[in-house]
Amino acid sequence: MTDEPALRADARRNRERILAAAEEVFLERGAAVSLDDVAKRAGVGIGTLYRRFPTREALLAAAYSARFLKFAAASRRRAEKSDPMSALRAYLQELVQHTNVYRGLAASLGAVLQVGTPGCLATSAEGARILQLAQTAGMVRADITFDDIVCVATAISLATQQNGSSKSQIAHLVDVFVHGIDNSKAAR
Amino acid sequence: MTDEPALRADARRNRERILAAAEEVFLERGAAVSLDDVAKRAGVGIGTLYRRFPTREALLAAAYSARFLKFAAASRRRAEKSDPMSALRAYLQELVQHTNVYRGLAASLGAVLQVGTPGCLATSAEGARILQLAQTAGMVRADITFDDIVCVATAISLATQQNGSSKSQIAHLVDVFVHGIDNSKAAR
DNA sequence: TTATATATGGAGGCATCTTCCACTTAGCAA
DNA sequence: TTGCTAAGTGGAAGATGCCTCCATATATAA
Repeated sequence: MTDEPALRADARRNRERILAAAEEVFLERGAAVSLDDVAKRAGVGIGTLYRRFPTREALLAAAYSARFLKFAAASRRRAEKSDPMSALRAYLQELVQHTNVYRGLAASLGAVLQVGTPGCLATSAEGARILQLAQTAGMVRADITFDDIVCVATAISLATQQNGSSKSQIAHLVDVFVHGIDNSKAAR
Repeated sequence: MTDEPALRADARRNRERILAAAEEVFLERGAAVSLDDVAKRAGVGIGTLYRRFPTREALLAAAYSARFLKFAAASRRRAEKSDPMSALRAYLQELVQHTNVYRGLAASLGAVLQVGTPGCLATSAEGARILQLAQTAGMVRADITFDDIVCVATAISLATQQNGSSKSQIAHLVDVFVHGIDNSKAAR
């Protein structure tokens, strides 16, 4: 949409510092830490942080962008070697795991994904693409949308974070959902 | 557990005022309003509010208790006239709708349900009961827990509150989940 | 009436968010 | 090189909200 007006060199440097600091701090202490702390860690004034990232979601989305880019690419590669259903299952499972990397991100996953960061865009696009494939192949109910997927990922992420999340529990819940959207009569 | 030590008359009166104020304010402005505002509306000091309700969840749960009691009773009545699967579906759908009555309750639904308010207890018990029935009848996969239900309700509530929630969207998501836990081979 | 356990209000300390603006600086044009 | 200026900066300050604490007030039982 609005193409960026090109940052000054120092501003770009500070932006990177903020992102690196955010990544660290979010990992250590969850997505709800004080933004003052992020600024401090970055060695930058709080005003600078706000100028670059007007909302917490914007910062979260930006910090996540690289991670999400990799995820989307990996998913794409995997999808080429497997049937759409398995690909979708794997996508969902990994989306949850990525969401769980920052404690407390789950509740805002929807909001974060809607920020137009490259990583978020790629992740959404890839998810929609796989879903479409599975539906075209008649493997998944036609009335499922990508928003449904995000909703489910949120749910699973929430659930596994409150208790002591385990990979197997995630797999279990993913399984339930995949079973729910499966279109074949003999599912399970 | 710990039976209440019987409040003094004035304390009981204030407690009621706080609950009434909380109900009003939560309805008007969501579950995240400042507790100071609730106290002000109730014509009571903030200290009094904290003495009676040590956490926001405790207050939410208490304010909700009556509503949840009715819900649980209605659900119970309905369950007698229908098969467990429909009952479960209706339960889940209404749980989401009730959760959406206060904007922003969704995120703490799990925490709220765990507060030992009569309404919360009844709601949990009723949900667990219906689930059990459906499982005993072999209609629902045995590996589903009531926590799974709460988790799904939370997510659906979150998702439908961010966008412009519509009854039909809720119904759709509930449907997907119910289909997912359905145990019959020929589901759908 | 009095003693006392119970209850009260709200000031105060703390954390965080967010805005704003006087000052600084990168980068360009002369 | 030297200004000039638009872009950028830091952090103080004002708001808001959480929660604790305690001097004061009051219900109630004896």
